[in-house]
Amino acid sequence: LSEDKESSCGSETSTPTARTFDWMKVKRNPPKTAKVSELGLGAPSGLRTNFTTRQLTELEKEFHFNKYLSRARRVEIAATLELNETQVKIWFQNRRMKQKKREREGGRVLPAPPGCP
Amino acid sequence: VMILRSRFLDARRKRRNFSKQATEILNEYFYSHLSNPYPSEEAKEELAKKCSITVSQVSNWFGNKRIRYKKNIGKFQEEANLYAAKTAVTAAHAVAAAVQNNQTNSP
DNA sequence: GGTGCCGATCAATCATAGCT
DNA sequence: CAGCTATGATTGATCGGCAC
Repeated sequence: LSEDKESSCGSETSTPTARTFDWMKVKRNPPKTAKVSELGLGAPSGLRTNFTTRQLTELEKEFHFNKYLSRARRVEIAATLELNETQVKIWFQNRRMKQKKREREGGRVLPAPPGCP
Repeated sequence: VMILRSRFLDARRKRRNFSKQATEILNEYFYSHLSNPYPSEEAKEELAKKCSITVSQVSNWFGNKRIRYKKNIGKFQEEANLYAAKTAVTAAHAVAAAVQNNQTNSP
């Protein structure tokens, strides 16, 4: 069990504790969500796109059919739902992780849908 | 934007705060590893067991904690000092015990 | 030389709990 | 009770690694 050196502290030491470490400075590049292709539809780059209920429903439906997408299918889905291929790809990746997470720990009693209290 | 989305699909969000003790354990770990508050999978499992919550909940807690801490370090200063002091006391006790142990064994 | 996937994480947001 | 903050969960998208 070694020790942590410091990493960087640009500031003063008015307080003995609570220095500034690198993880506190981590900043992520804003999403480069380009749009489909045509008009400036979709999301003005830099924003987290909000998927519509329709899009989510279709994606979910497709997911139950195939956990993985082929290139062709992805293009199809993306066109139908007016999303990037990347967005569709990412959605499936996240969906798979979510699925795995559920199986891993959620694999427990799923009782009591009916009467609760 | 279809403000009617949840109601049923989001009902799962019946959140319940963690026990005071669980939060205590999580904060202790967080502030005693402030230089790198990224518990390993094993550490998460141990924390989960001690706190009686799931590993995912531990991950969520650390994720939220890290983001919110760096978002406003000043707001957590008091809390940081509190737990720093707590671990310091623990360390002091350990040292004291070690010293005593040494003295009794030396002669 | 890319491309996709995984695992972990981020960052913004949601919806609620709980205090004043 | 309203208004506010604190907090757990969700999720689109990122980062680093690895395989192909």
